[in-house]
Amino acid sequence: MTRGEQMQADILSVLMAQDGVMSAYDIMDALKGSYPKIAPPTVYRALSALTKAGQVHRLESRNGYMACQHDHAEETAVLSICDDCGAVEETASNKILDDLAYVAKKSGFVPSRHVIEMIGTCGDCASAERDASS
Amino acid sequence: MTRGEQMQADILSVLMAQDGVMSAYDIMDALKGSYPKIAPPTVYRALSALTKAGQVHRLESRNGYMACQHDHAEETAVLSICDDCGAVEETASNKILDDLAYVAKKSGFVPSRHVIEMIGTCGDCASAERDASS
DNA sequence: TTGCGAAACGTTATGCTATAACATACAGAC
DNA sequence: GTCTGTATGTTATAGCATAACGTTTCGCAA
Repeated sequence: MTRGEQMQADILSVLMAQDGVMSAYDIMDALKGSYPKIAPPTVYRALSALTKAGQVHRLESRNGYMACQHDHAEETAVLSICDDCGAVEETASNKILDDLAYVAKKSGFVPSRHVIEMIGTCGDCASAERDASS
Repeated sequence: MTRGEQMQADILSVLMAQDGVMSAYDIMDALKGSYPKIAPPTVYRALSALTKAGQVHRLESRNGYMACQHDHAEETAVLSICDDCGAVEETASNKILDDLAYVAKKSGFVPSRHVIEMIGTCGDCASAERDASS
């Protein structure tokens, strides 16, 4: 395992342990134990490789990162982000991808990457709110 | 017209004159003529009101802003962003919204906002590249 | 017309996110 | 061992966004 792969593996395990969204600086802090001298560029370089490989998703609406919950690697994920508890659910939808491909084709657009995020309240928090108000 | 409405109208006209993505600081610079003392919070406050009203879209993957090209106001837009020339095309797709609603419903997620962005190469740039390489 | 109060802007400061540019260290091939 | 490419470390800075509080503006009512 090269140094680069080691760093990426460490970041991935930090993200998987967290089960939620982390900022790049959160990740850096978590790695301070193993890498006392770590600095932002190192984290961003590794995150860039991991997102390109599909092992990590970047949440554009949050400037955050999370481990991929599936093994899809290739497909684009739909990310449902809860404003209340911060939980993120990842869903694969070929249907949406087909729709986007259709939209792109109509105007000759050649997509290289998709961002599909829903911001709102997750099922758990939504039912908790219903209980509280009843 | 209240002060707030005036500021929002001025920002909107700056964005419409630009025909592309602008950062909040780009907008602020453009307003320095009319508002010599303008500072970031003012711009962000107005942008927040405009995005809530659907007159301005925030491009999450770019941390940028653009004037809404349609009159939809309510519907969510699909934004196709060209990496080469920066142009953004806005498309309305109820089909994609239906698909997202279905995804949300399956897990009880209650969405309040959608982010749908395609990053890639626009039709014009794609054909220019083809011409250049032939 | 004067004074009140809400809304919006200004000011200051700061925090978070991200990258540029260059130096250093590591790992594998030879 | 030395060469070479790759990744990390270091330093600095650019870019994005908001907190907290003071000040101005303006409609409205007395």
